[in-house]
Amino acid sequence: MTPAELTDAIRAAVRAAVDDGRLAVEVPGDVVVERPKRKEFGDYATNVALQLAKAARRPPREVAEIIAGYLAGRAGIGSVEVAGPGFLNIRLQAGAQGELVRTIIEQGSRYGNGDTLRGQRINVEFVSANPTGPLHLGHTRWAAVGDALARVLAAAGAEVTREFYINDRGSQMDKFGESLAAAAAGEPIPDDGYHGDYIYELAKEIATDHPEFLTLPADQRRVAFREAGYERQLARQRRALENFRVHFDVWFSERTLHDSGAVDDAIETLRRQGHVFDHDGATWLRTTDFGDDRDRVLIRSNGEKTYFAADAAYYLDKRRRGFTRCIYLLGADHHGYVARLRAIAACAGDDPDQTLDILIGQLVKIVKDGAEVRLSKRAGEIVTLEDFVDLAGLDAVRYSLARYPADSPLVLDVDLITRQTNDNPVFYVQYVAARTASVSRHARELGIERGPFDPALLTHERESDLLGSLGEFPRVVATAAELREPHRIARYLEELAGVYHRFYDSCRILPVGDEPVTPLTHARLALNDATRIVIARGLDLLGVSAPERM
RNA sequence: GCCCCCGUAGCUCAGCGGACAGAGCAGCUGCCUUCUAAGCAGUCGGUCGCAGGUUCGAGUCCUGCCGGGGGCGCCA
Repeated sequence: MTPAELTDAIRAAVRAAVDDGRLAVEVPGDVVVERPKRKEFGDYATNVALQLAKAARRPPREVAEIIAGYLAGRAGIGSVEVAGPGFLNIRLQAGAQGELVRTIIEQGSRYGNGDTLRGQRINVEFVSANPTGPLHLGHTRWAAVGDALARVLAAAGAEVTREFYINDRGSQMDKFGESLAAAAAGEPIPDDGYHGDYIYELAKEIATDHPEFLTLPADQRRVAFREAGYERQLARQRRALENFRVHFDVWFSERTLHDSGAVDDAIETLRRQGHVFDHDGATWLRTTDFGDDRDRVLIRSNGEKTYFAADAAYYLDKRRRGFTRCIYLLGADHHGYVARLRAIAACAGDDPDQTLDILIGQLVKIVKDGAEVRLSKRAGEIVTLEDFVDLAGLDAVRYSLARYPADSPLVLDVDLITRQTNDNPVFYVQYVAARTASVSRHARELGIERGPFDPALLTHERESDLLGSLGEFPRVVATAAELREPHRIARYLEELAGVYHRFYDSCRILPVGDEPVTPLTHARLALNDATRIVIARGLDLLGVSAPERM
């Protein structure tokens, strides 16, 4: 019996009580069942009576007694008792819990998937770096978190598009071109230009492939270098992200919004909605109508359309492409954008609570040998995605970044996350994957066939604990998706890993020496297989590998 | 000045209003002739920043204060 099935049973019990006129309440859409911390509180506990007490206008314990009466005796339910202020402590029938192993093995890597987000088309925009340099630590965090979030949303049934917005227009691009042109010509780069080693390398590369660029007049030379640099730098970012196991479905260029007239159309649309006004020669959007602390300029008095105007056009474009929900991952330095992005949605006639999720991520620092790592050989003052992966390894970087909530500031110790001991949660979890695989290999060597098994034999306390943890996985995935918090997957895996290790320690799976293969061997082997499936799937949701050996 | 995030064990941090606040590390004590000891068991460790409020019940929600970080452009 899975927690979801138990939830259904509890709801059915409440419904029966209501039908019999014993309770005057609405049957709740969802019921919280949890694994109590203390053994004597049973396999599962629910606070449903406490929550219904007010509506029923009866004391919680009395409500609990009524529900307990209808719940006891249902299929799979062993015993139900009322405890504390009105909790229902539930014990499952022997064997009912073990059925879960069959479910997991049948469903394989689909186990944990749900349909809570079925029908939603979600656009997840993240990283969105300027194509003027390498990806830095902040981008690396969003790459790990954003991709994990996209995987989790898909597991919850949503149709997900990963999108990268390329800021390929404006003064930063011009400075980039100017810096490259200067570097190629052996001239000093302006102070406010780009200075990392990668600029010189890139400039040299371009000059080698296109020596004719150097003969162009200065302004054309800057444009030529800008365009060639853009193409190459973007390709590098894309390659770095693909190597990081992050694949974007859409690379969206800011320029195309301007070139296609989408920005003008957007301004026109917003004007029709009545939120655009002219003042001091500029064109503004009255975002203060929707909670922004000041109005925002769409077209500057010099005729130039602002970045904000492109943001508005971009949002409208996403909606036109059919996305029901747009998720933005932004760095903390962009938190000022939240109010204005919401205002754009509201000005366009949407309800921002329904169509937008803006996740603000705090900064990341990495520390090695007790000191902050700040310098990169490639990029000067910044540490790049590639530097970090070189330093710590792909799995360690992805896992370490994805295991914290995005909005908590993060200090990662490189020595810690690369250590191959259980100091390091990545290895602690991956070790379970390797251990389960090792047991599986060993079973094959002993010629033990997989086949029917009796789940009722899984009665050891550690087996029961493991079944309980495995059963929680679908709800963890659903919650992580609903709250946009992929780190919950990592925390769950760490918990599951501990429970498995304790099971492994107490419950010998395979025969020792001349011992015979017993029905318990088959049952435990199936439990081991089920654990492998869940650990591997959980790691996959984080973009981390589940090694066969370590 | 206004806005956002954070404040939980010595450290890094979990904790969707529920039962005696959790994990890992660090410290101390044990466990490998058996499926991976990259593991397990035990022990030590807390005014959940402070003060009010809402609630049957608050680390969790609300208000104020204190401390730390970040942000506030006709920049991108």
